[in-house]
Amino acid sequence: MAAGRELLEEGGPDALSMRRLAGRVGIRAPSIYKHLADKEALEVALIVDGLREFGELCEAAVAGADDPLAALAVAYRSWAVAHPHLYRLINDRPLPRDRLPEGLEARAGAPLVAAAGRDPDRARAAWAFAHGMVMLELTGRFPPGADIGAAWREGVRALASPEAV
Amino acid sequence: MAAGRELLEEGGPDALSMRRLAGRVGIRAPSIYKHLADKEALEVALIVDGLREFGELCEAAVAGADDPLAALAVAYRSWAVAHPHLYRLINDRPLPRDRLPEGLEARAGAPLVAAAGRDPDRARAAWAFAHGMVMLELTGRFPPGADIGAAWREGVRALASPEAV
DNA sequence: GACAGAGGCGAACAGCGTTAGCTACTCTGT
DNA sequence: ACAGAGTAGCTAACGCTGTTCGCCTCTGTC
Repeated sequence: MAAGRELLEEGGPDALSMRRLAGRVGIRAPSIYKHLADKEALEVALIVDGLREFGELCEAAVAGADDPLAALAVAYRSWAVAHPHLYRLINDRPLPRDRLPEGLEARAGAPLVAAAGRDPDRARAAWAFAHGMVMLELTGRFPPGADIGAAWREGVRALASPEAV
Repeated sequence: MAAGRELLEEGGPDALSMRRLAGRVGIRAPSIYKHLADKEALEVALIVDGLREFGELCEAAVAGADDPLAALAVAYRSWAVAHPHLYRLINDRPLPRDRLPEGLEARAGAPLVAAAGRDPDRARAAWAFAHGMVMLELTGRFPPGADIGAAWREGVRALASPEAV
């Protein structure tokens, strides 16, 4: 639902209300329920859309990169800071896995596993680092003078697969 | 406010409502505003309380540890998984810094800087890793078979300060 | 005894997700 | 061509949320 994504990206999670969505598409609130089961269904639709887009960008970044992990890190952060509200919607709650298409999450994570040298623990550590960096940046944790790029380079270098060093 | 913390820790963020808090302390909702300016003031009080407690535990963990970074990692995760809703309340939004006591955040971060060998970029990378690991765990991102401890060890080892290796 | 302040109260407002029940249009089957 | 089904809109309403208003009552002070 393009209108829902607009609401979310323009006004944050508080702006993503069923009534606002209805108003945006020119109908009244209850009529929304003829198209969407409930608000969770709206969020799932946005999550699916965002996760697919995000996964494709990560795949493209890793494919044919000299340093896959560094390229993935840049792509990861770029998308997250460009779509902060959607990134947080995707990551805020435990995913309603039964309402999510099978394999979507695995596909979004595949580039990371590939870039991390196929060690799942290392891949999870790298994912946690990237997610943490993004969340700390999005929630304004880094002080004004902090060199966010340097912290990224530090983490990517430390977590690079041994055979890449 | 102990009652507020109980509400949050027992029932999550949805349970933390002004009306519920009022009911918990035996008064009606509007009377709450004779004691609290608004809901943000309640959240700030919980954040301050939680951040102080969290900071003290981290300080204690680092003090006199053989491997400060590893000890800090254990203490960090332990507190977060023991108080998931409070941890998320502290970290979810940009902090209303003007409503927070001066220096509280800096004090909570001091153990990390100490453990990370005084390199601020490395400290931020380590913080991001720890925060990311906790958030991924709390939001159920790791599949059932994942070895969370191994991922922690991987990250802590990779991000340990060079002089500690 | 008058007065101020603190701390309770009910009523109310706007906004939220959601449901029930009604209506109107459009498509399909005979 | 007409009946029936399904689609998609509507209003009204419920219970919940944070919050404000005005009122009342108690308590301490001069």
